[in-house]
Amino acid sequence: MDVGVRLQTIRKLKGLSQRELAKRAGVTNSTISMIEKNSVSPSISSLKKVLSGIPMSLVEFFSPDFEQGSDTQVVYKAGELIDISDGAVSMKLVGKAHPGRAIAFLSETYPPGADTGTDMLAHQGEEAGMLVEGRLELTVNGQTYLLETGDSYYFESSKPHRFRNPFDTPAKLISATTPANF
Amino acid sequence: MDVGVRLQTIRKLKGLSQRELAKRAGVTNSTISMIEKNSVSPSISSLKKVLSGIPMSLVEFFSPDFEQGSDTQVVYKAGELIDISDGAVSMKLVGKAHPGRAIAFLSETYPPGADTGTDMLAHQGEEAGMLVEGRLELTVNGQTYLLETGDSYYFESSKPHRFRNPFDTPAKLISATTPANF
DNA sequence: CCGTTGTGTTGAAAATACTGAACGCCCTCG
DNA sequence: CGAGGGCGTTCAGTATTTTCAACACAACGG
Repeated sequence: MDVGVRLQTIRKLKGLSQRELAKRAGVTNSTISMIEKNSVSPSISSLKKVLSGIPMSLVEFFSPDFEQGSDTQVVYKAGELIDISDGAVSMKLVGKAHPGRAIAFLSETYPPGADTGTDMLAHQGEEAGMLVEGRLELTVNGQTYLLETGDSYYFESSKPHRFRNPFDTPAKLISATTPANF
Repeated sequence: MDVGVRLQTIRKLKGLSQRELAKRAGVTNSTISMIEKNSVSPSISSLKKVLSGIPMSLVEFFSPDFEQGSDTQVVYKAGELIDISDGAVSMKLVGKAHPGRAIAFLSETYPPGADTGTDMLAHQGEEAGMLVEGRLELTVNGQTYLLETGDSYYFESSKPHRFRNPFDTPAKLISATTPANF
C-alpha cells in the first residue's frame, strides 16, 4: 500500500491542490508534498488531519476499494478456483486475480463428519451463505441451528461460530465474507 | 477513535504482552506502551509494523467494531428470504434482520429470456457470484462471457455490467455484493 | 529470602516528521 | 516584457516519535 500515491490520487480526484487541501486540513503544503513523495511516513494524527480536509475516514483511506486495472479476469471456470482448504473441509475461493478483494466468496464442501473445529474464531466483519446441497449444522454464539438445502444464514463474524456436518451425506455451501481475510 | 485503547484491546484479545508483540513487530516495548497510553500518535509506518506482529491490516484496525445484539436472527429458511425481484429476474435477499448489512447476499433466478437490462450501473463496490444451475450470459466492461453451472465471477461494480439468460432453461445464481445497496 | 522472569512504565538520546520560508516552474494578464 | 498568482518541491530548524537502558512491581521456585 503506497500511502503517498494513494493520497495524491484521492486529492486529485477531488480536484484539490496541495495548498488547498493543506489549508482545509490545517497543515502546511510541505507536509502534503512530502507525504505524497513518500519522503516521510505521516503520523496517524497528521494523516487524520489531512484526510479531514477531504473529507475521508482512515478506514476509507486504507480500503483499496477503487484501484483495479480494467483487464482483470472476471469469469472463473469451475476448475479455476483457488483451493484454500482447511482440514477436511474443501474451500474454493472465487477471484484469484483480485488481491485486494473486499469479499471472500467461497464454494465450500463439507464431507460427512467434517468440522471447522471448536476454534470459534472472532474475526471482524460479516458473513452470509446458502446451503445448496445436503444438510449442515451451524453454531453461532452458543446457539446451534440446522441448515437444510436452500436455507441461508447471516451473522457478524465477531460472534464465535462453527460449521459441522454430522450427517452421512456431503454438504455444499456457498458463502461470502467481508472483509476478506485472504 | 482511540488508537491506544484499540491497540491494547486487540493485543490482549490475542493474548500478547507488550514485549511479545514488540518483538514480533520489530519495535521496542516502549513504543507499544506509549502508543497504548496515547502519549504519542504513531506514524503510519510504525503502526503498520506493530500491526504486522498481530497480524492485522490497517483497514481492519480502523474499522469500527460495530457489535450487534446477540439476539439477531441467524438462520433463514428457504421461504423466509425477502423478495426484491426486479422485472422477470427473481432476487431473494438473505438477512432481513440485518438493516445495516455489509453484504447483499442474494439467490437469483433468471427464467429463459430474463435480462437485467442495459442499465449498466456503475455503483461502487465489488461483487462475486456462482452459477448453481443452468447457463447465463454475463457482460462486464463490454466483454461478454458465458457462465455454465459451477462457474463463478468476481468484478468491481463500477464496471458496467449486465446479466442475461438467452437460453431455454432457467438459471440460478448465488451472488454477494459489497457494500450492500439495500 | 533471594534470584529469576514476567509484566508495564519512564527518562535522555537518536531518529523521524512537521513547519515556515524560501525556490523554480508555468500560466495569464496588463 | 514584467508583475502576479497558481502550482509542487526543497531545506534548515523545530517538534514529535522511537529507541535504549534503566526502573518498579508482582509471581514463582530454590
